[in-house]
Amino acid sequence: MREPTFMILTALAGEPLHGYGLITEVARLSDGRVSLRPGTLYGALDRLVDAGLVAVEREEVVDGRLRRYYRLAEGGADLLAAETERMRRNVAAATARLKTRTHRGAPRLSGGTA
Amino acid sequence: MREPTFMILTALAGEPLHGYGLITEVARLSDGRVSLRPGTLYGALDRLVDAGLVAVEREEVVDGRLRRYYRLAEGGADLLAAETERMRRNVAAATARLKTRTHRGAPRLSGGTA
DNA sequence: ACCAATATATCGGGTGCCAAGATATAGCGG
DNA sequence: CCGCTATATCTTGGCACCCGATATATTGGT
Repeated sequence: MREPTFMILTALAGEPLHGYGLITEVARLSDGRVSLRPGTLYGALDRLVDAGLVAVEREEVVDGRLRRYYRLAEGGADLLAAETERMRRNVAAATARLKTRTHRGAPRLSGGTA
Repeated sequence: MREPTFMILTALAGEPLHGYGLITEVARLSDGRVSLRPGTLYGALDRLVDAGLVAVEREEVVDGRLRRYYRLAEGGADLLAAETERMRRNVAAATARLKTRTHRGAPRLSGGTA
């Protein structure tokens, strides 16, 4: 799973949101790192609804503007949890490898200077 | 960055490896979660070398078979560290949101039980 | 003789993301 | 009144990246 999709599921794990609300919420919870574009968002939502990972909660009309609220389905929460755990392990592996590197010059291998 | 590329950089953060060695090392350090395919691997390596993130360390011929060793360039290590930190934050955000969810039924919103 | 493992390379196809722009309403400043 | 910004959704075209499959070549086991 790619980052935009991951952040959409994460945002919906908190509460149901409509598309535009997702754009602002994802920007907020990522401290501005992830800026969702319309083409990405609505494409992803269609895909996620199609896969049964996200469902349309309800639709509202406010000031003549449609708001379509999406909620995380059970399968979506399970997938997000699995994906989070997978990433956690990858992060742990990368962190461990990066720590073994000397911070100046090449990494010391088993032989050392012997 | 996608998972195969992330794991390639992670594997190379430990020590220089040749292509086939990367396939086995990535499988090992991911406990079998990531199975690198040739098409993915060599395409990614070409791309990473082209971007200056990975460099060809040396070439050996063992038993008539070529081994081309790749090492992580400075830019690659920096990128891997940045990407790891980014993922760590995403994982933290997702973990926090998932924790707020009641494990049966709908999530409790701001009101709580008050 | 055949198959598995080692080792690299290439091609076709698909997924998912992005840039860009279209559509529509409402409020604010010039 | 006109343009700009914010709110809100939708569509199209293109690209990056990955995957499956296949090709090539050597060594060793059965």
